[in-house]
Amino acid sequence: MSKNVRVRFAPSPTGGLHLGGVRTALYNYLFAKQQRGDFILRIEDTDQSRFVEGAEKYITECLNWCELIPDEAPHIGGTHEPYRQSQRKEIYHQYAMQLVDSGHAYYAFDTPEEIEHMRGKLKSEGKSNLQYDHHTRMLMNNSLSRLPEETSKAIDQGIPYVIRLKIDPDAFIYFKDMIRGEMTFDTNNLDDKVLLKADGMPTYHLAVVVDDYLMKITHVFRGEEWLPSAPAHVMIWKYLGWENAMPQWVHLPLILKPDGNGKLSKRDGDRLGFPVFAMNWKDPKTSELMKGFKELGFLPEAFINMLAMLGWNDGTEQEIFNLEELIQKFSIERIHKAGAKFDFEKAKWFNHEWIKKLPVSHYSSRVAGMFTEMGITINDTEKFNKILELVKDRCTLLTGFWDNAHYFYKPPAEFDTASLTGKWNDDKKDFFESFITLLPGEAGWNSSSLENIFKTLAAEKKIKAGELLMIFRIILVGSKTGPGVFAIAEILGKEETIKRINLAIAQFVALNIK
RNA sequence: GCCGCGUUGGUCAAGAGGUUAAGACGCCUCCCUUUCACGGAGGAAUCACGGGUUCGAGUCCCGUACGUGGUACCA
Repeated sequence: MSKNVRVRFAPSPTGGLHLGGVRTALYNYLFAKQQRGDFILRIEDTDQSRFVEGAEKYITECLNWCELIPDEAPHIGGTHEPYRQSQRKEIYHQYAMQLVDSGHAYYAFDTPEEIEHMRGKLKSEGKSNLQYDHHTRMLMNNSLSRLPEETSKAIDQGIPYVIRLKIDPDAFIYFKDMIRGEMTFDTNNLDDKVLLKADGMPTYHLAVVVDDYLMKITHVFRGEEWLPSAPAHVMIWKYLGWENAMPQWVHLPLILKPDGNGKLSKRDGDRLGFPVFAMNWKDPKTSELMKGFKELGFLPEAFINMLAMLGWNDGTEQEIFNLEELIQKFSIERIHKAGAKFDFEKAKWFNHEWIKKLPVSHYSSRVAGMFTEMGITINDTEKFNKILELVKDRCTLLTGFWDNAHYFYKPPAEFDTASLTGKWNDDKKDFFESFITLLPGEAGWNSSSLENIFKTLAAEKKIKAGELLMIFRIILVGSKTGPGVFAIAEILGKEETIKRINLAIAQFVALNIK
């Protein structure tokens, strides 16, 4: 019988959730759901100095927006509570002590200055390895270099200390990464990582291992930036005697900046003009607002789809997947090894595809909200949806609906007069004045009958329909782009259409367009 | 510096020794549409380099280059 799959997404609440974070959460989620396992949200808040108010709430809101709902989480609960590491302090302390007792960890009393001094000294001696490790530890101030009595005395006196992992030299650590295969590390290159900080909090290294063990995590999906410390984690699993329960490692490739160097960071969004956060994030300390994909007009379906494809594909030509399909088809074997540069153009393409694919009713209330913000209240949902349906092909972002449909709710404020020059004359004016007298009653008000009347009249007046069509469009919309004119007029209604024709004629005359 | 990881068009990528090296985004041309978009048809553009192994290498091995991550009492 195979173990029940349990995975965790373990962000630290230090700010907004960016692309890479959401993708890690997504891959965790997809794998868990595919294997009918559990997806756990654990908050890694062991660094009190970096704690940011509201970040945890923001993270859960992002996951909700993306529909990546955890089975266990701080706000949901679960059988392995608590899910915030800051509330598990004693647990880590207990295991740190176990490591000390078994000789795999030790007390270290060095101040940051002393460590700095050691590094400086090593450097001046031309050493390239400046680590606190088996080479240097006997030279430092710790329970290994001191007599036991001295150590207990220092502890009793309340001298601050950390607990460090004691890495045994001259050995190799082997482990398998599900993306990269067999990994080998020489323990001589590993340092004695701090396990427990002077403030009593664990470092990430101790906390992940302890929690992954206690929470029965079977697969660890995390960014590739963790690969160099993975051997230390494996050592902790061993030293704690849990080697048989060790999870499978899945180190995900990084999401890189579009323009070359480095992993995508929060700053790149501003610099290159695209969001890196899932949703708007306002830093409580600086009040700085970082834009989010959601507010920019992304659909969660598109956001997730785009992220899933950044580093994974199912081997076919299919690119558009919904969550359900992703759950079915996701496979660790098909995750790429190399990092991927983020491409905002492609991200927008995914959104466009989803806008076209989904029924407008799926997002019309969100779009209506945007109209409200622009000062137009939508009362008639049916009509609104009809409008959205008419223009959705030309909207890449949800915010694009405003640009492409606002004219249905207010007459054009200005006209594309440049396109009118040379086209507008008294004959055309006469045509539109005649046209409005021919408009049918409400019952016959539809685009095809309108088109009929329009073209018959044009033939009678011996004017080319093409030129009239363009003018008609400018009259109704203000510009020469958009869906079919008669479809626009149909939605506008008879009164509004007549009103706009009169208004435009008056304007054209006033502006003396020829 | 040291230690890892990686490298197929500008970008995302298929490819598991024998292919005319898919497809998508973006770009360009044309068609459709009396507009724009959608849709359709085309086009330009790629295996980082050097050595092996092999009858044969984008695919395997070794080097080099480049990129990237780590090197914290941050995660």
